[in-house]
Amino acid sequence: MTSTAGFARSVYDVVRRIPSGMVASYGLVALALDRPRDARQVGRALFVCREADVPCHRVVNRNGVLTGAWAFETPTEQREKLLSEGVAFDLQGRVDMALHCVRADELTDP
DNA sequence: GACATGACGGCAC
DNA sequence: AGTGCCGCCATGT
Repeated sequence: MTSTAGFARSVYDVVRRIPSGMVASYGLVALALDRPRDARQVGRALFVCREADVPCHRVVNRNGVLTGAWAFETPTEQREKLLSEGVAFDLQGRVDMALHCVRADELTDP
């Protein structure tokens, strides 16, 4: 019970801390939870996420690719939201991680 | 209970 | 810099 459901809750808690205009990789979220090997489970947790207060569109993979765009209502929803928050994309349609990747200590509660 | 899959990541080539 | 392969772990069949 607390294994997966609790994990998912922790994931949502971390994702909620991602500032507008910034993004985080799945691995970074997992790292913030002290589980560097559970990046895939982060994705799965977001897949089952139904809470609107969780900015799951700010979570991308380590390459800045919107691998989970298909999980949104429309394939372009994630990109549109990020664009409206000021996130810049490169010519290959990837997020500029050097500029928009949030730092790990921004996700962990000090 | 074993096998295949996946919103991933790191490392080798 | 891009591509490929393997490792991790929970789920579904």
